[in-house]
Amino acid sequence: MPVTLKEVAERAGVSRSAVSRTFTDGASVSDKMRRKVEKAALELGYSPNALASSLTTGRTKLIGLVSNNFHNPIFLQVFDLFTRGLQDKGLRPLLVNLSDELEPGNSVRMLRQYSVDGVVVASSTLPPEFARAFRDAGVPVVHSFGRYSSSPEVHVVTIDNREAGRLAARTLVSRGYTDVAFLGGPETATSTQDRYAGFMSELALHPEIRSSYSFAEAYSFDAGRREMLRLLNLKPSEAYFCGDDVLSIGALSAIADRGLSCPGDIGIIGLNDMEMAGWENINLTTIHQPIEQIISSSIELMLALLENPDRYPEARIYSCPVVERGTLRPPPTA
Amino acid sequence: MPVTLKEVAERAGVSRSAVSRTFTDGASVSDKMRRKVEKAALELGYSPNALASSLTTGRTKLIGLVSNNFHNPIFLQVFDLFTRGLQDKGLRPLLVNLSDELEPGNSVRMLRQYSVDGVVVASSTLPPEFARAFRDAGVPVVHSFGRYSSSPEVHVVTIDNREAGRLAARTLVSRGYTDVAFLGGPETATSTQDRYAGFMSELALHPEIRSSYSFAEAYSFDAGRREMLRLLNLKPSEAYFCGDDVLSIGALSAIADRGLSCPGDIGIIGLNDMEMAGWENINLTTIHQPIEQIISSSIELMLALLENPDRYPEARIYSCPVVERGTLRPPPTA
DNA sequence: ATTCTCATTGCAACCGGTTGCAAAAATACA
DNA sequence: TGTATTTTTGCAACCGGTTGCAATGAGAAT
Repeated sequence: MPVTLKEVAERAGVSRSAVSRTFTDGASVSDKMRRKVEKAALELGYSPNALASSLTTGRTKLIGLVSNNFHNPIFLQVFDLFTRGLQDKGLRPLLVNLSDELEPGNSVRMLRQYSVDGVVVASSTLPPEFARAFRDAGVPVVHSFGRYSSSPEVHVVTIDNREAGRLAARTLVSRGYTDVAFLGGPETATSTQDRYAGFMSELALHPEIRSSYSFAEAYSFDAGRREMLRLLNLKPSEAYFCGDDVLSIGALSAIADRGLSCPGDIGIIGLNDMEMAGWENINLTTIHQPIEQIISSSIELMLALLENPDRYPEARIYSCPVVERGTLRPPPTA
Repeated sequence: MPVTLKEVAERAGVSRSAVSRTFTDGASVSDKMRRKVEKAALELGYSPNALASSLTTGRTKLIGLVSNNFHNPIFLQVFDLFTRGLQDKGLRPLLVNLSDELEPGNSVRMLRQYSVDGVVVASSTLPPEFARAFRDAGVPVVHSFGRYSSSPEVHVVTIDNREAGRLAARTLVSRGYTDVAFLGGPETATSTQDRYAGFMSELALHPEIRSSYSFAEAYSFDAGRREMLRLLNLKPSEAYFCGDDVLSIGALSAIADRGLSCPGDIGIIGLNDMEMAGWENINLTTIHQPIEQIISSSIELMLALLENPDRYPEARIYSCPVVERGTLRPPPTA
């Protein structure tokens, strides 16, 4: 049904190569030829078949975008930025929804069948081994929001989650809280593990401060809400570092339900600085994760990787400032 | 770099056709042959190139998923359900982020270049002409969440937005509100237009009721919040039908900020019944949009369409019940 | 054992393009 | 104007598979 190169060639009375070349930039075609071909192509409504050409060129311009977080609204923004960013560079995102799957095998196989030029793993929960499976299969890969490592095996663009955890702890300590807790996302998520580890390592420097921790089932509003409701039924801490803004906002909702106030009764610090965190009636103090930068850097890195697949693996770490709003009490006046 | 059919054939000492046939189901291969080939394939780590085969078979199993709403969290669920549903059927979603683009030309061209087998337009804002452009280009298309028409030109799976508007109006009237308003999404969105039209047409039956309307800039929390803040500075109505839950929740946040109560001072009814609407501290009365059903039906329809592209266009309409929660005052007791 | 079927296999052409190479055409240089 | 050089063009092979067709082989029927 669609028009092929051959038909255009026949109509223009030229060889197939000539047609191919007018649609390949950098190829040698005279102006006269180009005009003839373009005329015929226009009349026929021809546009080249990207997949057929990929057979010989070895490039599909397809990029696998694999993710497993379809509950955290932050990821809507992530998809928005990734799809737009890739499109702007002439690349096409082939979306893979991992959901509960943990083994990379299927995704690797599938994405190789479709000859993707590269893969972006956009997930803060998957371990580095996941992305490595793509590299091992010879597919250029960037892991965005992944676990930081000082000797990365695959390219990773992310924040230092341990440092974020330490920062949260330091912030709570500086406010004079003496009984604090970590309310994390799923325990299997690398980001949860790292934020937890950082948080606790900083608190270890302050033995006078009591600490505890627990984990929500997912990075979602509901999970945060449920977990905080559970904690409120026990003996809640003075302040919580929630592993993510959605957890924080869920927790705030639980606190409000119980008729408690924040920061009056309980302090909360989140992580991400999602749009909602800035709403006046939420006004969440949180640690900002520079999502735009991480994504644009990931795309840039992917482009470089497509140029040179053997590029030495690098970790790009972005820093995370605290955004002061209204869910922590002010520092004690000296 | 990846292993090809030819290499497998050589290793197994058979013809290329034989290898192809063992990987094509329905083809005629003896058990002995199959075993030989599978052994060789396994040893070499072969998996067939889906794009190469698409050249001859004419099917890529690629489905274009085009959307333009990357701000409404409901769409995260939409993407989740679509990608999972398509994957389960062996199809691969090629995501297209329309953003501000209104013309279908580019998307059509791009998706045809990638020889997608079909296209799902997932958008409540794009006009039917958008989807029609795909049909006109010979690409099977399903418009999910699109505008309902009694003589559809393309397949559409959706709700009757006009009826939803009428239902909202009837509900407000039944609660005894006498000064009501429509707070819609962007005025250019078909869903906004239809909900508005339905709302007003029902109110026309009650000339004693005062009505007004206005539009938020987008289907997003922030836009709803901003618009409600603006309205509160003027003379607000008794109750609002917000064109969407995110607008409602934004509006609720504005109302709370002003120290007003809902439903005490102002009533709100939303549309969608997103997860957050059920939170205790939001507890939004809203009109339920059956997203799961719409999406699974869309996928099912797409599969049928791939079987028979000339299937007669149909509109599948799902009904929308009111979900009673706590943001409207109860009906006046008789 | 012979003939007839029918399943299996390989050959070769094809899907829609790209590209190295050599011939042809255009341009530069003398 | 003739020759050297460069650009443009077409041929044909190739990318990684699929498939119609005819040849082969195995089993069934006689």
